[in-house]
Amino acid sequence: MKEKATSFDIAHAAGVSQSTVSRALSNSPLVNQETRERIQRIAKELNYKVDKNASNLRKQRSNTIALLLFEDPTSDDSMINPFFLSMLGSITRACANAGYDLLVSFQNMNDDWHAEYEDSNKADGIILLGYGDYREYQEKLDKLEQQGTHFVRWGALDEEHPGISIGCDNYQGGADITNHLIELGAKSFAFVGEAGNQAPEFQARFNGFADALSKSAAHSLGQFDAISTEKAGYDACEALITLQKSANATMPDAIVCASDLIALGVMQKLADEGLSVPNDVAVVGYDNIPVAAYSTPTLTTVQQNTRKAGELLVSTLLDSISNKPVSEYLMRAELVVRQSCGNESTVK
Amino acid sequence: MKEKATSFDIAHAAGVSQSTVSRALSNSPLVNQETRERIQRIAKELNYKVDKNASNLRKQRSNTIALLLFEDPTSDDSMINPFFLSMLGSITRACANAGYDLLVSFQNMNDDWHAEYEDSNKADGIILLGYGDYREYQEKLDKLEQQGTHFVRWGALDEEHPGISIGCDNYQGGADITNHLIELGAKSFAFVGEAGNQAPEFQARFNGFADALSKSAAHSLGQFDAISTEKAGYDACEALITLQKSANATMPDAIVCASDLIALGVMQKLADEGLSVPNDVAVVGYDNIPVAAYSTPTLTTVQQNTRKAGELLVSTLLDSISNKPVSEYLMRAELVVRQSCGNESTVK
DNA sequence: TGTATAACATTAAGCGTTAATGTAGTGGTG
DNA sequence: CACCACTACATTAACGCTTAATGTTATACA
Repeated sequence: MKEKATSFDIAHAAGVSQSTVSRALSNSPLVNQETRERIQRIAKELNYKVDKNASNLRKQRSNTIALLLFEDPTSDDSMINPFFLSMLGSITRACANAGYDLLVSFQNMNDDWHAEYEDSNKADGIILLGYGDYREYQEKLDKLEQQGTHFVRWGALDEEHPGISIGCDNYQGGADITNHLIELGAKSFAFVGEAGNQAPEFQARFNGFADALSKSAAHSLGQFDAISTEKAGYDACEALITLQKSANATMPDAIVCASDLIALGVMQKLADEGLSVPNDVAVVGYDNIPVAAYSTPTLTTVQQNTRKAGELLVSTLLDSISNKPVSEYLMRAELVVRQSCGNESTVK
Repeated sequence: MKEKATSFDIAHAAGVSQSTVSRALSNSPLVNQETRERIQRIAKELNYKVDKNASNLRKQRSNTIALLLFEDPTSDDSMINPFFLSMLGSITRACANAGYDLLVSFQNMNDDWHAEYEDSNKADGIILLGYGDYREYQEKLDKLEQQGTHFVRWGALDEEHPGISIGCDNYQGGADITNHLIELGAKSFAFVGEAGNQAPEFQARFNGFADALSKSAAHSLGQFDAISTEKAGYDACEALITLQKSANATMPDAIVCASDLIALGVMQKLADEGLSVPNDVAVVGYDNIPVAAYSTPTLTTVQQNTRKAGELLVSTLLDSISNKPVSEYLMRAELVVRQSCGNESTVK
């Protein structure tokens, strides 16, 4: 393995100065077309590549974006929330299309994660992706803002806090799917999923759910906490069943879950109890993870357009980096009707 | 937003030379403990972060690994193969644990992807991840090797070609799952999945399948090409059914699929034909993607330990970067028995 | 012939680090 | 007390690139 070629080497080989090489490789019009091509050819032959560290140092810019993924702290370590993976895919693509490299990193919300990517000039900007309560981390967001770090976050719009966010309308999604169930004739409901400050997304979904009910003749039997895992869904459903039995009451017509994973757990528990979905109880989820199309019954859910989301996150961040005006954006959530809601006409 | 602080600024603030700052921040014993702590405190106050570009330029090392993901060229653009996503997750973690940053990039096999990450000093090494025929790309691998690029690839061990690989024993996995079906009493088989040079993984699985059969009283009705998508599985199953009907022959007892996605497509087609899995035909897949636990029936499959794989890929690459001796590694594949093989005793 | 202009090429000054080398001060030793 | 070793810093030279300022040459025109 020979030494890596530098621009001096190819300057020497081409019989020009090193700065001309730099110009030629960046296609500067200040260098004669022919010379430019000749230099580029030689560079290719010698397998020369511009040293990014030197180049970035000089330019004070890295053409790299950092993606910080915050996980549900309780999620199984070996398995990432499918929704985020899908986002990751679309962000990766969007970055590549924009000519940016992508640095990916998993973080715990508790880490000292205002992370040094931009501070240390490794990245020009940061995308924050994760469920959870950004409010708790306001201090950190403030610090990012203070330092002039460019960042966008996925999640609820939030006027009160620094930073710009791209999100999907969780309230509307929660309302839409609830209304769909109401139209199908459900009268009594339950909601499974945390609805506290820790989970603003879930809370918005819950609010949509609650408001939809209040505008109808239907009613809620209650809300049951669950983080976004199957196990939590299973357990919450158990709690629901126990509660209803102890009150000598019937099961609700429909259970609205704050995520697909929760819904899968709920359906599991219902199956274990010998209850049929959707005949005895309708169940719906949120996220449209790949599994949703394959569960039994297939899961009616709400889809967030991850492709568009990724593109928006990246383009917004890039605008912000180049100091263009940027604005927040709330995407519409889309209903995906399958079997678990009891809408027979659309059974796949 | 004020200017970003440099080491000179904090040198000034601390009343020492700039190089002492550098030393102090890297905890060099060449600087007095007290001075060191004082400097570190000041650096924190001024929110100083070492500029990675400058540091990397100087050190000629980036503490960054690049991950190149090669997709099935035909896969739906918005949906990445779940197996790779799982690997991505585990690689990300392994990198973080090793104190390395991870640059992620999607590539088409046809791109000019010997990619400039290491050439341009953006990364110290490269992980190649993807199904597919590396042999076709031998030229590129050769080039990587020539340039002294450090890289490891996921996939079949391959003595003939440059580079070191970490993989999972596809032959053994194919044999194991086939033997399991044989033990359950299946006599006639079909294999769905490409078994050509383009897909060495699939071919190894097929070889395991074929050898298992040849050592038993069972026999194969044929092998049907399919790339790793549901649609391909569906179509291949259709071809199988058509063939059997035209020959006035019965369906095989079991269909061994080269991937879970294929198996899902196959089961879909069987369901459309009114055939019951596993009663009429047993079906098994490969990969243990999350959906496999939720399909109807749940899918018996072969699991590759992605966690361990990610760790191995990263640690092997790091060893290679620091010029330690490295060796290839073939992990054992693990059978995951669920319903679709007809092993009633393990029905979940 | 002299000069203005175009069309290039070259020089040199950083970018913010790290590491090799240099130096001043202190304490111990023969 | 001269010498040395050692500590605790400071100085300085790269690392490989970009770019503004400067230099060079050829051509055109008066």
